Amino acid sequence: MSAETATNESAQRERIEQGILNAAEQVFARHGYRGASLQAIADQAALPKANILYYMGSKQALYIRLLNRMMRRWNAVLENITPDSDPGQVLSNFIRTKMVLGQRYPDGSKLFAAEILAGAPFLNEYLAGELREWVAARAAIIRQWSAQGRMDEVDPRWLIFLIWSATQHYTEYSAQVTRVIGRDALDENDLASITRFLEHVILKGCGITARSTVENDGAVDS
Amino acid sequence: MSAETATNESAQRERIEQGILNAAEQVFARHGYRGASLQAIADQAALPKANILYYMGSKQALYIRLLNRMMRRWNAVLENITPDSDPGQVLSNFIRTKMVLGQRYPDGSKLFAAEILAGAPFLNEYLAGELREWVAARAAIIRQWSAQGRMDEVDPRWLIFLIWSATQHYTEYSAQVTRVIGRDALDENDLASITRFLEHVILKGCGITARSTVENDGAVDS
DNA sequence: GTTTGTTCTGACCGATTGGTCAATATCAAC
DNA sequence: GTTGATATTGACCAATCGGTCAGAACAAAC
Repeated sequence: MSAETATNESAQRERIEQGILNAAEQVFARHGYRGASLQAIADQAALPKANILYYMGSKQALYIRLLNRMMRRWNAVLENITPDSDPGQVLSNFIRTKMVLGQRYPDGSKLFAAEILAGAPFLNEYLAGELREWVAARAAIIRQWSAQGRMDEVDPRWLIFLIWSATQHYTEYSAQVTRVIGRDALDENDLASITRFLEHVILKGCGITARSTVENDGAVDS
Repeated sequence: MSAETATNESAQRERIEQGILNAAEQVFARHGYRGASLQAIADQAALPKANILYYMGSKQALYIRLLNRMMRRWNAVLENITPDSDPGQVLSNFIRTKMVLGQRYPDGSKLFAAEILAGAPFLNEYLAGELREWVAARAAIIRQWSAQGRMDEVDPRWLIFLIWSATQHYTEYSAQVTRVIGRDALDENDLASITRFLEHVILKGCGITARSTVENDGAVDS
């Protein structure tokens, strides 16, 4: 399971490491790489500071491990998409999956956001490599859909960014959203309402009307 | 002009203060409040560290001054909107203004984003007060438009958040966007293309078709 | 040229930073 | 119960943190 070390760590060690990772994720999410201190992470994990370094080696190694963990969680998104797929179902599924993912890993998402705000010093290769390929492949398929008249002619890159930004907003800007609507946190109703809104606007905005009779086949649910 | 001190500062002082503010905005934008160091700000401003404190008093005072400066820049957005306004023109204008604003003040926008990621400790009152009123007022007008059948029945709060997030994305996630599309920076063509895309999808997605014959009356242009 | 007020900055402060290390504690294997 | 590996952590390190301060430099007034 672990990133670098090879194999059978005791369950005990695994539990401690996960505790540290979760504590660190919280602190890095709020304050970014530079702003997070090992002492704050240690306090959050209820462990001595030296213990954090014993398990993680260094601040940078800990941080990179968190980035990798978060990247792995996104691997499942929009994995099987073909030119034959139904555009409405794919986009709808994309929106829902992204919403659920943000709610499931709020700290990890914020950590990613902070990393990118900082200029993505540790994510350079990933963004310009793996992720660019990911986007290019999906963009090509979307362009085919447009060419076939199954949806409007829109730049698929901007469409992908639109779905990313619109869904991520409710995790990364949760502090703003909750204060503006005057609530402590978003509940299930809010999230369902937001998801329905985004599906309505984006699908309709892309000229996708028909959505097959099947309401939802492979969507991730909370 | 300045925030706290009363009146006539010499032009010399004004120039130096602006230099410090711009340097600090850059550092705070990348690393957040905790992650930014006065030394890094001083280096960026090409001034001794003690000089920064002489002009700004403290790190916190400097930071708050930057937040206020950025809030002032947003005051003009969507100011005159009435139930009689044309929904298409208003939303279109909103999208364009927000896009231009983000491109004009990228560091200020990122600073804001970092503040909200950190849980908005310094913006609590603003978000729950001034900004909430702002959103509520506009939401009420949008709801009237829906009731009059001039656009779809959508939750206006989610619509406002959608425009915020979709436009801000290209400033705050510029590091990701540029690497994914394989370019050093977004140029005028990209921005025009993105703006057109967002207008198309959001207006159409909200069931706004007709847009008055006037192409664009009061929009901010770059 | 002295005075007065502002600007400027190197030197310094206690606190905190990421990280090391030696000493101790814990544990399973024999 | 002895042994060897792993786990734990207080004490410590140089570097950096935000902030203070005394005094040098500077300008305009008289």
